[in-house]
Amino acid sequence: MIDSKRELKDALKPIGRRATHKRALLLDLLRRIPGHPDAETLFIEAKKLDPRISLATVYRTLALLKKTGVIEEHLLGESHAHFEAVSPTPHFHFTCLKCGRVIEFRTALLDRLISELKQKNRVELQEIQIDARGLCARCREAKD
Amino acid sequence: MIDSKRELKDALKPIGRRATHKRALLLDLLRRIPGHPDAETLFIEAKKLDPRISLATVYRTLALLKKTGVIEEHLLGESHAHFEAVSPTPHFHFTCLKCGRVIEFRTALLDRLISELKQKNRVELQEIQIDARGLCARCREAKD
DNA sequence: TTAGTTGCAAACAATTTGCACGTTG
DNA sequence: CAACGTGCAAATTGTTTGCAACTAA
Repeated sequence: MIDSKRELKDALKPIGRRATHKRALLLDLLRRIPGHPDAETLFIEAKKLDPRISLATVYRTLALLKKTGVIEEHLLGESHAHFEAVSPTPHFHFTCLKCGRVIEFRTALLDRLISELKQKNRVELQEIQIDARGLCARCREAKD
Repeated sequence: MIDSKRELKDALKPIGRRATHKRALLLDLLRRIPGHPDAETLFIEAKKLDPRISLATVYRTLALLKKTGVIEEHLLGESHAHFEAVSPTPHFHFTCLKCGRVIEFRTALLDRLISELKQKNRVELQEIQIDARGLCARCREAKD
């Protein structure tokens, strides 16, 4: 959390935003909570550490962290968003529509696809969202 | 539209749903409207052809068409969904956050990525969403 | 004829916002 | 101390739903 604060300060200062206690707390949670929590889950967890935090702050912080690029937003087949601290190895998610399990899929093709996009269209990529849905191997076999 | 109706009939009959006038009209619009209309846009266009259609029907129809696989849903960086008739050549979208332009990006890597996902994890893929955002070449140069 | 479909308006869920007060640099 | 951050509750947005009337097969 100390680390998160220092790091946040460096990331937020240039854009005139502050590294507050609550922001560091949320970034920390995002890095410690396994999986891909949604805003509500983060809110509940954050309240355990700081009971005075509000859901509005969670949303505002998520938007800010996303803008600075330290977290990503994912749509895992539900009507609300999920979040994840960016990982050093790029990957995407496959969500089983039956059991809800999320598989993280890593492949070199992803980097190649991204660099091809950048190169061919000369775009500045700020965000790419890849989310797949279907049936996992287990649920697929368990015919019902 | 006659064609859409025949085609719809074949697609919907097996699941006990009907090929109605309004459904054919909406599918037709999705195939004729350039770009990636959202529900509201489709509603406005549909009303020109059938003033008695409701927004609820648009949403219900979009969900149904998506389920049968004839259309796709995309998240282009706005808070609402956009739709598109499935195209024979798979592609994904890059939306410029400044001018709003949408670039369709086709690459063989996409098919390879999908088949690798299926093969390695033995999943049944029902839906994959790839949406990228950033600055297009033009807006990138036009520094402001 | 009978199940599926639609319009309408109300309900909903997720997220955003205005404002007065608190906090950071 | 000036600018930014926060809690609270209300507002907004996009989408879904219950129900009575309608229509396709």
